[in-house]
Amino acid sequence: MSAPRTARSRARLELTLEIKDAARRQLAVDGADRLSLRAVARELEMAPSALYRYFASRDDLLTALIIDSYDAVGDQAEQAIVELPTADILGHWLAVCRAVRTWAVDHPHEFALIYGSPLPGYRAPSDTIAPASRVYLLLLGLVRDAHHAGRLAPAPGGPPLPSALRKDSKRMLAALDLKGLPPIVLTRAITAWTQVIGAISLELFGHLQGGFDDNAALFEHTVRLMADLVGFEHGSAR
Amino acid sequence: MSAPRTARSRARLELTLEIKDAARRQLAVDGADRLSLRAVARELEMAPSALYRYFASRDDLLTALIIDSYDAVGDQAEQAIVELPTADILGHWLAVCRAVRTWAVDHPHEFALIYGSPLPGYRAPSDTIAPASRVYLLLLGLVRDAHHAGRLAPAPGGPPLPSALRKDSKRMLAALDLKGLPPIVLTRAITAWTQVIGAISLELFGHLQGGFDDNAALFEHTVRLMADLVGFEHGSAR
DNA sequence: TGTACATCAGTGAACGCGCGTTCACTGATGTAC
DNA sequence: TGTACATCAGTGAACGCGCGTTCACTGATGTAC
Repeated sequence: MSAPRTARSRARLELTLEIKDAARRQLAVDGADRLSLRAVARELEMAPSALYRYFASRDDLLTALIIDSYDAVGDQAEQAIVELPTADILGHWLAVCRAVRTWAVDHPHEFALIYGSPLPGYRAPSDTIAPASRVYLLLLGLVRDAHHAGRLAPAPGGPPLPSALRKDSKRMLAALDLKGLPPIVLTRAITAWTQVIGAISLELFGHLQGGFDDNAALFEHTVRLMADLVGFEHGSAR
Repeated sequence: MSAPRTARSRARLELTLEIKDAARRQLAVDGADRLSLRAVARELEMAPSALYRYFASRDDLLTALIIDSYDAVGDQAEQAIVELPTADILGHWLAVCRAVRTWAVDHPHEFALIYGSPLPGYRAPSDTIAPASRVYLLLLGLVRDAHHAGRLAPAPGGPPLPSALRKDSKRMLAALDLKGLPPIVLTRAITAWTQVIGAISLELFGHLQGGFDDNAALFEHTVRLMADLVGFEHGSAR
């Protein structure tokens, strides 16, 4: 994506952003399923048909919002660790998890857009796959770093990994260029990631009401428990 | 709810069920947000206005579907353990978790209705609270049983429980009439439940695609890991 | 630098559709005497 | 058991609304010579 040369292409880029911003605002009011091109056009004081110069259809606009959301949470997660001391890998892990929750709490409707119920009739194109896996791959990278630094020791206990899961894990690790990692570490990392998304979902979707006063504290505690399970500096840094 | 006496009230009950069934079928096609009274009426070959004899509004119909869904998964969970040997509490725990996933896989749109993104503009009335907590309370009951039988030993390790969370936990345990349980057991149970809902959400909402061949096996493994964390027959029954 | 043409942004009307809810009504069912 | 009245289920028309998308168009911007 190079810098725009002409006034026209500059205006195009700007208006594309404005359309997405207006659509995001609408998301917060009405939810993704009710996102309406006509309402977006109204907010921008344009004719509804004008939007078709920027997005070929409502679904295309949705796709753009989805990709933006994945990228936003991915950016925030990456930003959260750039200034941390390299050696503190557990700190990185915790910071990424916290960043995801913070982003979700600040943008609940965008979180719902990407991790909530799928939209009926909408099929995500393959462009969404790469941005969708950014945070997840970031976490796996931290696991790899810890392992290579000899500072990963999965918590003892728990059931042994059945051979079918072990086989799948090895296949996935190979595909991710993480062949050196023990299979159990992958399944535990998936469990930890599931916990992050599950905890945020329950919180944002209203299932933790009347529970803990401070959901951030509960999240922090759970994330630490999961980090322990995955094996970050197990038994030392606590 | 006593047995209906007259033909009229029998017909009313039957048609109420038919309306909800038709609405559930529509849910699977169009999602909860697009659930349309007119479409339901069309399927039943009635005038749209006729539905207002049965439900005061679209939201009322949605509420009925939500309560039914919570009750359906609650029933299935309770059914899953009635015939199990009483002594095998870990078995009960696993059976409940499996039952929840099985129900969700069989009724993905009803799962999305209760655990997915909230519906824009819809506010759940307080009638939904009791059915919403059934499975969760069932699991906590199992934890209590195991504790009272002296067979609950939370997995060692993991971060210590911060005092604020400890305080909240004690308050919640008191409210649930579970004062005897250690706070850490409540937070771990919540983590386990979060994992159940998180794992099902990721699976049903399409975030595990291209991963493990057998999602049921992955779920089973994770659930066993969580049961271990909560402390069911830790270190003995494996 | 100036002109001729091509490209593009945006308009406004229209198409065909579906929605939730209300209301006056008809006719069947239930109830009280 | 039979009648008179009240209750209720269901109809059909209407209200007022919003939607995505297409299409022929005007006028501004950009480009090639």
